Amino acid sequence: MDTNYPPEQTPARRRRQKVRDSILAAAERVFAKEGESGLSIRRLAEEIDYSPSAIYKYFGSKEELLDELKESFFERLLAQVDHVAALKLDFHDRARSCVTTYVATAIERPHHYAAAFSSIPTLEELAVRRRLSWDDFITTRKGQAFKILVDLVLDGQADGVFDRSLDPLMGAKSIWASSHGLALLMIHMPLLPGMQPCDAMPTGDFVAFHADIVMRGLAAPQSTPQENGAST
Amino acid sequence: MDTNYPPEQTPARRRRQKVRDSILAAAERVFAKEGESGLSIRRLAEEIDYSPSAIYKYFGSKEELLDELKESFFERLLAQVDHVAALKLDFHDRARSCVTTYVATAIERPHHYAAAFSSIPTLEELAVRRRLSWDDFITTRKGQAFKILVDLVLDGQADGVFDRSLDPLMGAKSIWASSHGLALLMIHMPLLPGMQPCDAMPTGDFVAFHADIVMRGLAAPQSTPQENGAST
DNA sequence: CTATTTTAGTGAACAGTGTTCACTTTTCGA
DNA sequence: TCGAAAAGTGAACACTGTTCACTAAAATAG
Repeated sequence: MDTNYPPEQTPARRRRQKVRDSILAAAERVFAKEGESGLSIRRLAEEIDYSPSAIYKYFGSKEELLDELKESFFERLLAQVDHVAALKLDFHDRARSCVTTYVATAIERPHHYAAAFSSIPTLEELAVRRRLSWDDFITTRKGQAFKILVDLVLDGQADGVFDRSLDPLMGAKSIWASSHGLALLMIHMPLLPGMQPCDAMPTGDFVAFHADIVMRGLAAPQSTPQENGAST
Repeated sequence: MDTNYPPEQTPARRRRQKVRDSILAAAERVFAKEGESGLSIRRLAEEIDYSPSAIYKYFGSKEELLDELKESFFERLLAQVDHVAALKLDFHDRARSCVTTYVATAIERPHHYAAAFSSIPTLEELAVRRRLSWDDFITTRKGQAFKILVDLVLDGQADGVFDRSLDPLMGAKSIWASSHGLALLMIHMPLLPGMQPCDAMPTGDFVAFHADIVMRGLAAPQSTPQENGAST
């Protein structure tokens, strides 16, 4: 039973698409506010004034519906980071912007971001992924995200800002881990101490602080003449 | 309805404790293998050969039971890190060990670790936490964990290894974010590229690599002491 | 030792969940 | 216009956490 049809524009198709979109919109609305626990098929049906079973004419399962929410969020996250990654900026600013944009977009929709990384793969899923080539991997959303970071590290190494002896893949993984961790820490444990004592610094700037720490961790060993990054 | 009684050792109490422990043991067993989705009250009851409603004589709700699982796991995590943090080692080794131990213990029980950081606080919960003083905070499990990191940063600054101009609270938060992110990345997205090309390095060593990157990010500026922080 | 009260434990039920399926109604294409 | 396909529905199934009246057993008091 396929719920996706070949793209051909007829009135029927448009109507169908409209209903489908309204389901997604309602799901988005509820999920953003209350997360997965508040999102039930029956509630969704009530919101769009259809019967619960109608939803199954548009989505194979609740999981499929949720996957589409997560996917489109992750697409947005990716687009945001991709955008700033392509800006013509001083490398330090560009790298920092990638991290801060990633974290900002993540904590903007906490439930989405947390849900996008919530599934623990089984052994079988791992076996499948293990067979994935690099070329196939970077067609994945998360593969694309990873590639942005790898390219960023390569740029940094080319600029002499990052240590050239580092494996770019590892560097990318380190950056991702650090950003991912900060995003999740701010989502699940906001207001950890860190700015209360010297509270002149609002929350957002801690992200930049953290980003700088991460960058410094990958920096080339001293003594390159053109150091001195930060602006006014 | 209280399920915890004042501590007084009678045969009845011991029997009761035994049943309670067997419930927790079964829960632990199931949860470690299949996570929250595999853990139902009815299944638990079946495993220990009691009726489902019997469990409610020992735990107020499923959430209470799960909280106890998470709590005891986090206690173990804390103990492990606390142990290596107290070792008399070269500071670099000690700091690295804290991170690697943290991550290793986390990914040892993926479901536990992920679940321990899975709840997104509501606005009311945030209001409550905001009223928490530092002294009260460090009586919390997570507060204790945070304190270990703060002390670690302070030690590093005293040793001259870490930048003295850094706010220790922020440094601690950075370390936690980086470690937390790595642990979760390895749990939810293991076998990200990063060691396949140069696969001489097994998984565990990437953790050490990452830990070193993090430490270097906090390092004191070396030969050229001219460096501006985030705070101008 | 008996009588009473407290506790352990149970089965049936309730409200909620995701999902299916036979069924009717509407719509579309030939 | 007629038949096929799709849209939409209500009732049901199997599951979930949880409650509650109830029995049986143990602890406690007189």
